[in-house]
Amino acid sequence: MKLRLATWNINSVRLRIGLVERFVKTFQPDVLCLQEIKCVDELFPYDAVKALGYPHIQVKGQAGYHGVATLSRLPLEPKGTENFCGSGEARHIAVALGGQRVIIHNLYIPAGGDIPDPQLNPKFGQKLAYIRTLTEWFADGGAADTSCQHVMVGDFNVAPLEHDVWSHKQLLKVVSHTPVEVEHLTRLKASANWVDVMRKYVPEDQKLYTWWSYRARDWRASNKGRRLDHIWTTPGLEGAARSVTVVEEARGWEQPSDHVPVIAEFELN
DNA sequence: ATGGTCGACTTTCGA
Repeated sequence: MKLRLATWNINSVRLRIGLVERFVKTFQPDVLCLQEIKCVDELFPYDAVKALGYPHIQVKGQAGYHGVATLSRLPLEPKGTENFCGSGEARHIAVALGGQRVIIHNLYIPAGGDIPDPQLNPKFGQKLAYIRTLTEWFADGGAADTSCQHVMVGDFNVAPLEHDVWSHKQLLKVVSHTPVEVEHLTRLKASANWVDVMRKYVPEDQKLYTWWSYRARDWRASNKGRRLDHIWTTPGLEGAARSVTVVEEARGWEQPSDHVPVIAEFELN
């Protein structure tokens, strides 16, 4: 079966439910992982999402901040939400695809504040600690069940490669592209031999972005983007990947999120 | 020119 899996930091699902509708009607994902829904579970627009053809919904919400939701046309088995680092923040949901030995992790890694120094900025320390905890969790069993393959998608808030940012040199001291964050993400990637599916389809020497700041006067003209959103799989699924699409046009939709959707297609046995 | 713009339990904080 073909699986079209999408991830999108929506930056308020209630404000942008109309953009979710536009996206799913045009791009027809089977599973859509949203981050930064910015509402408690009770305020999630379940009825609107069901009406779009996604009756299987897992939500981990939080008042005002963060929050993730996984929407599906296909039956899902909830696999729980991990409270990595004990912060109590809503940043992770795992689901299993019904009838498939595939687990999908929807993640929103902390942004980390403005100053890239854990001493001066506790949020940066929290970000690094969160990635370390994830790394240990996957290495210790989170993805160790070899009877299942895993997909990890979401807003990782790190642009690891030189061409994941508009200027490697100018962003070396900017949170999201500092060497210490890249080292942390590299160790996370090694925790289950994760495959960076987006970069299977777009060579590492080509620029690739999923986020453009709201602060630019003209995001398209300045094009100072970063690849903060990712789709990773365990090695058993690498051969199942068929395509990756970054829906850059969504950044130009009316009242957009600052992130755009990323879609990966898989052919599952 | 160290700015700029978003969204939320909005006059502040996180991104």
